[in-house]
Amino acid sequence: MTIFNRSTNDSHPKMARTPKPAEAAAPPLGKPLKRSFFNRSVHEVAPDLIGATLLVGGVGGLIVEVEAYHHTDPAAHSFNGPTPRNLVMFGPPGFSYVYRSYGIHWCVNFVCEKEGSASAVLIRALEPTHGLAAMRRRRGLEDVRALCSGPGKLCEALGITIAHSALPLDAPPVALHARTGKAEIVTGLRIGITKAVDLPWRYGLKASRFVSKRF
DNA sequence: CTCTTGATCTTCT
DNA sequence: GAAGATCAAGAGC
Repeated sequence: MTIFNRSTNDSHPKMARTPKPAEAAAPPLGKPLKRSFFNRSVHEVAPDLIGATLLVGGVGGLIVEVEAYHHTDPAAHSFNGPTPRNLVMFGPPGFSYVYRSYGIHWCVNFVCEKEGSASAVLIRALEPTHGLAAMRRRRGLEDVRALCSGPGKLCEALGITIAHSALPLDAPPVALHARTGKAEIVTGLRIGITKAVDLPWRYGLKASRFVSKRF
């Protein structure tokens, strides 16, 4: 019986070129982001991260949704000063800050601005491109749109835990690659917070189907 | 589609 | 002791 390549997702007649293994080819990566990328305003970094690729142990995808937090912002974990939990936010830029959310999930941030400014970008959603099989196994799901469409979901898919906090973002197991070309950015109100709810500091890739919630 | 609720536990007051 | 940068499932429309 000749039922070839009858995959359930992303089928496209023009893609029937190479006999491919289980996964579609990942798009080409942009140049690696250095730690210094984060040494500027969190509101410049946040939109520039949209379209970049985040990989942890080679697994990840395109960043399609982030939120910006600054120590002058009542919604930020750093607003009331340093504590054992948020200490890494007060350190140098270009490091990860992972915290436990609602006692159940992990969420990952990238620390920005000069040391002591205590600002960070929360990574909220990815379009999965690398290591789909690993992500599906960790999430126990098939639907590619559900793998990384939320801050807790993407940490589970990428295997991110507290062990990944305070890691440099330009060294293994973490890798970041700049986006190739331009991206249309949309903004909106941040999700799930109860303080400073009117600040439009949520950034997304326009028309992406992989965001946690429509803009 | 929207709305509600339970799960679960660390953090800080 | 209460709140919280969430998620998934279920009810209702």
